[in-house]
Amino acid sequence: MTNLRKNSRHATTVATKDMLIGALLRVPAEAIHRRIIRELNAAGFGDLSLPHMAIFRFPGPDGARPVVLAQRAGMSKQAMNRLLGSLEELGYLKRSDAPGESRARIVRLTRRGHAVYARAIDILEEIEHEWNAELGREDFVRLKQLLFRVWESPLVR
Amino acid sequence: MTNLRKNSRHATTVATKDMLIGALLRVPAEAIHRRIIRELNAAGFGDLSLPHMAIFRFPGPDGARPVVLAQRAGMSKQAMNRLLGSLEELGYLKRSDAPGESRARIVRLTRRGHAVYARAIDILEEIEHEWNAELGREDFVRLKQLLFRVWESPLVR
DNA sequence: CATTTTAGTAAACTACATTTACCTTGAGAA
DNA sequence: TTCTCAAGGTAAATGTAGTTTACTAAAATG
Repeated sequence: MTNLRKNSRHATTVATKDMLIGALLRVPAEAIHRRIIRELNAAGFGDLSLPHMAIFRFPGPDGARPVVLAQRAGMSKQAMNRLLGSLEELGYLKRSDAPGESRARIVRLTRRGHAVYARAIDILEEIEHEWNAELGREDFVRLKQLLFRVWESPLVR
Repeated sequence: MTNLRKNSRHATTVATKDMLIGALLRVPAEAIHRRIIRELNAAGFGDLSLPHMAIFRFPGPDGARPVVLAQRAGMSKQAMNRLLGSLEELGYLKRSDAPGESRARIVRLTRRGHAVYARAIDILEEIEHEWNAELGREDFVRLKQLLFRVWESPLVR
């Protein structure tokens, strides 16, 4: 038991080799997700709920069509449409007819909607700054580059 | 617009610098999550639903107490208890009284429950194999090590 | 011009999580 | 000891959010 490391999150000891890529990605991803919601709620956007976040995910909903947002979020277009309706009521966006295709609609962020998106990016950049300080600039850049290579690859299709 | 890269997932072009750590972690984490559920369902565990997965997450439920599983999954103990009840009905685990503390209970995986967990690990290792092939062994190990440093750090608390 | 596919919408249904509430046990204070 | 309170577990009610089913209109296809 010499190569085991202490872990404050669980009662047991956990070895590096036991950590598979699933947990290694999921844990920080969820931590970031929770933090963004929490800070957004604290920053004057208290009427935003967790499912709303699916819409503001990179690269954001502005100019997109509902169907595209639905598949981006991995949900049905009906569910997405409800979310969009909710956000429209709350004044974060509006849906208007798309010029050209008369059956299609297009999502446009309002000023308040843009403010949310900008704030989310601010929070993310603050998080990146912290990671930078913890890992060191060189390793943090390396981490992002490696993740970007994954993102580009067929692995995540 | 010279440093922009094409992206098949979105209709727009996306630059590396625009990708923040949130999306870089979330996208592959979700892809892995979906794949595990899909392959588990196809591997004879069709009665497992998405929320059930919260229980089988690393390091697994065997020997743990419900309350610990609840905080690990970030949900209320009541919600966790329902999930456990559901999985117990399906024959994946059983809850028995913990020896010593008579108010506490302890979760034990059944043979079938252990089979699910083992299968999930197999799938993850298959995924790691693919990532290994795509990134190269050296870079893949580097990625895991960097993520493990994040996992150890106060960043994800 | 007829058929099929796609975008959008709405209602019914279902799943699942939180809230509220209660029981029991263990720990600590009085 | 005895009282009080915190913690683990459980259950029912409530609320939210998702899929399913169903429909309309427009574009694409033949």
